[in-house]
Amino acid sequence: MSRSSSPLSIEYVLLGLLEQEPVHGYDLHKRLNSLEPVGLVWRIKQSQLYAIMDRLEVEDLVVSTIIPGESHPNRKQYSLTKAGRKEFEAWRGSPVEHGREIRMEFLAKVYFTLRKNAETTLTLIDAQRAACTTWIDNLERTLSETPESQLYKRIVFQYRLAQMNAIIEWLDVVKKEVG
Amino acid sequence: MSRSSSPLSIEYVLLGLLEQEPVHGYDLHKRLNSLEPVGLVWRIKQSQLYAIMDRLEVEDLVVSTIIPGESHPNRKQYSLTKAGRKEFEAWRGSPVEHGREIRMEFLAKVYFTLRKNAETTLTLIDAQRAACTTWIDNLERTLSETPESQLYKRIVFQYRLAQMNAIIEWLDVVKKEVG
DNA sequence: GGCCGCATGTAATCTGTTACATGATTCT
DNA sequence: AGAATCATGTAACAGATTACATGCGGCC
Repeated sequence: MSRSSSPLSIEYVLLGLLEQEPVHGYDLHKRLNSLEPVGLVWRIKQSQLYAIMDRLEVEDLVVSTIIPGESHPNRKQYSLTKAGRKEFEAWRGSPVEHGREIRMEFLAKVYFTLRKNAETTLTLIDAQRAACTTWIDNLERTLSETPESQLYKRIVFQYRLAQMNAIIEWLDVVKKEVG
Repeated sequence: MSRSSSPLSIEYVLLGLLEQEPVHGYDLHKRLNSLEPVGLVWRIKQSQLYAIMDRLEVEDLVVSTIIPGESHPNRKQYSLTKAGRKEFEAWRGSPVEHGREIRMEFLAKVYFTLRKNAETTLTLIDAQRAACTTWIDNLERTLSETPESQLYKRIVFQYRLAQMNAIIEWLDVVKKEVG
């Protein structure tokens, strides 16, 4: 499963920042690290950003044009390709597949759906909520099947259950605030 | 800050598996991936394990001796050095410094303190609980200072608060079960 | 005869981190 | 005069992932 066919979430965040208008590399970095609130969740080093943009261009998810500078250095302005937009929108609309991905990846999806409209956000939240309740069911079953003699195992599953239940409650609060 | 002066948690887990008796590489891998319940939390590829053990030996945290095999291939048996044991014990006794480290690193510490005795576990839990309440105070303050107009920021902090509160409750449950 | 388990790794590739390079302009 | 900002990167290293290599013994 080579990376070239499926970008990771930081790549999607960068695609998302190009959704509304073309942006150049330096500016992308500034937005992520201070301007846009999604920077609360994702950060990136400047040098890594340039490397990733190169990759995204090779993968035909973005294209760049050089904007000559008068009072500033030349800029390399990126915009989404058709494929890039499609890939981004598919990512944005789908729930994450593991609990550990909620902390960063799901929060990034929420950021971009919110920026679009409330309806998309609510759809995403509902889908994620459904996935979470399935995980909770499995965790509860596993926990009930683990004898008290296996204290550590029970502690681990109790932890995961506690986290997941808190996520459900949080999703419900967010839903109210958004809807 | 070179890695050579401060191993990451997977390294500590490997040190911990050597705490009670010397173990060879293949066996370490088997324990992590199926036998020991800490494998619920940490996994590692076989090839990476051998690479890490090499590093730990260079750093003088473990030493190896070759055990010739009669009906099996030679084994490279690792045991903790004095420095390795000291480093491991210091790690095991101290709480983690970020909420995101609880999921794996703190759970690993709990595993190894539990294997030692209940007292060490309770001390660790208390220390972690104290750290968590500090984080919660900060999060609550930040949240209250974030105006309702900044919906996304509030959602992020509400998420972190919800997770942290669930962790506190879980720590209290664990405390009861252990003590 | 072929596969699984035992036990060690190496090699290639990818990704991320840290530090450095360049050169213009604007701020203090 | 010196520092910060704008804007691009390169180079070197560290780490993880994937795949492959080797060779023996026991089981079906």
